[in-house]
Amino acid sequence: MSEELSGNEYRQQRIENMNKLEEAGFPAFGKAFERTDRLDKLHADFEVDRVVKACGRIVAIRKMGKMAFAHISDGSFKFQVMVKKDLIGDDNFAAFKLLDLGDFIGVEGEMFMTRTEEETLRVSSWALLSKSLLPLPEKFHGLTDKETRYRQRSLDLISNPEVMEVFKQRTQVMKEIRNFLDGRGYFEVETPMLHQIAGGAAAKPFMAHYNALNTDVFMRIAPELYLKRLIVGGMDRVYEMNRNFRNEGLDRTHNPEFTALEIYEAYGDMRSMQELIQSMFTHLAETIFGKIEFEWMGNTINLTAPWREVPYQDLIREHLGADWFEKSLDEAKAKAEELEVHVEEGMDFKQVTHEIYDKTIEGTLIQPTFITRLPAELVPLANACADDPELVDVFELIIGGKEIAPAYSELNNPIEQRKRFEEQAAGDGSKIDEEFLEALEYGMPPTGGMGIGIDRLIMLLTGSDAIRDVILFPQLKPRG
RNA sequence: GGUCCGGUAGCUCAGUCGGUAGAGCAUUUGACUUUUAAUCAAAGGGUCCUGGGUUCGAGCCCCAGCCGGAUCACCA
Repeated sequence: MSEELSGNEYRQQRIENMNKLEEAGFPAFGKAFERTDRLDKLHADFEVDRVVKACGRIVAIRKMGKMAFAHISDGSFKFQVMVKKDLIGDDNFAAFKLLDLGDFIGVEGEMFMTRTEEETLRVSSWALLSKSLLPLPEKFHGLTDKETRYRQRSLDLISNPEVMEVFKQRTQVMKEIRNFLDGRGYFEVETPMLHQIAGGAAAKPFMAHYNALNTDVFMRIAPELYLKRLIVGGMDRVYEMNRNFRNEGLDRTHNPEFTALEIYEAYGDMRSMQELIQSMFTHLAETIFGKIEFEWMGNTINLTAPWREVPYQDLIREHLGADWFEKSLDEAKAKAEELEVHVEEGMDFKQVTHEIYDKTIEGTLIQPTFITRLPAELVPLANACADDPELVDVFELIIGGKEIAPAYSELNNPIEQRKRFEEQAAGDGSKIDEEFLEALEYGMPPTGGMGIGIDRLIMLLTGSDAIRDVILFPQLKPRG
């Protein structure tokens, strides 16, 4: 890298400029600067003749014979400054003309309005705060190459203000989620990222080695089992919003590390979660974005509550015919073939049905929809519906044709839980989380639980089509 | 993993039939005291993703690979 850089003509020129500036009494690095305020605040409090100190990165500069204009930006706002030779003197003006795009400067001066009615700072003195040695992307088209944008997010943030805006909104949303949940008496906790057993979901984990104990550990795939142990312990409303790690594919809606919000509420069930998520999403939409309709992946999504709720089997009948569940396995397979849905040899009727749902129905549910009363086989960790042991008391929230959040009336029967773990572990006892099961045996109250993919929620709210646009440093292949 | 598209100057892109590598911005030099994609004049700047092959000659055609994007499949 260093050889590559040293051969760069632009860098050489900037180093020469830096040396000239240092000779002129403008050291290139290492000085702090006390500003009156951030640029957005100076703009908000604009007042002609007010004397202020401001600083930022030069993002545009127009040098003329005896004066110069520049725009500086500090991430909050872009403000114009004007330098005149007769105001700051020949030497200071000559030095100013050695500045390059990307340099950080601090200026002092009075505010005024130009002929073209732009708020501007008339500079009486200036200081170099930090030299930029590499050229920034072009000012007009900016940086559009996706690979460079993801690999060099610094440059992306500098040249694409809308990217900065998305990440500011991301942080606002996460703060407001905490605010909302705290206000309802939920307690935020942090549970381990390093797990002895990767439980709480069915996904491939990342592995690491812990030297001191000479044992392998897993990066967590979900915090679920620890959060339930806290419910057992008497924390009756808990949530955790943090990273999960899954050792799987990488695409437009998947990053190997992603942010999940998991919420558990003792004495509640899937109904309390349903109320919670509707209130939370509409609250976020209104307080942060001031709207209830969002454009996402080519659809207009209206978050106005209450959202549609439909039992899984009704939804199937709606799409596949009222007599669907009277059909034979062969008839179901024939229908799958007709719909170009691939089914495996050994699949039973429920699996074929779900395959058809997955491929042809889920994607059509654009407006927020709760799918309830799923077949028990599909959801191993939930309580059965009171009126039908074949179905479980859960919902899947679908928005824009994508799964956004599942919620369960959590299974709290330790004997049943052990049975399901044993089936899942298929004879490998080391995969069973005995500490969790023991906790359950002391008794877990009836509990509602929910998981929300925060990155996908941010995608929806900011109109982003790719998860990489809402994660600052997404995973990419190493540069060959 | 399959298919399709892309990778050319710091950035954004063009490149005809296979025949000396192009533009705008940026950079350098000069002019310029209200500009704002400043303007005007001139100049410099290239591992055409990498490696092979075909050819008198390859940015362009062929083969293999790397990276990215889209899409499908797989996986939850």
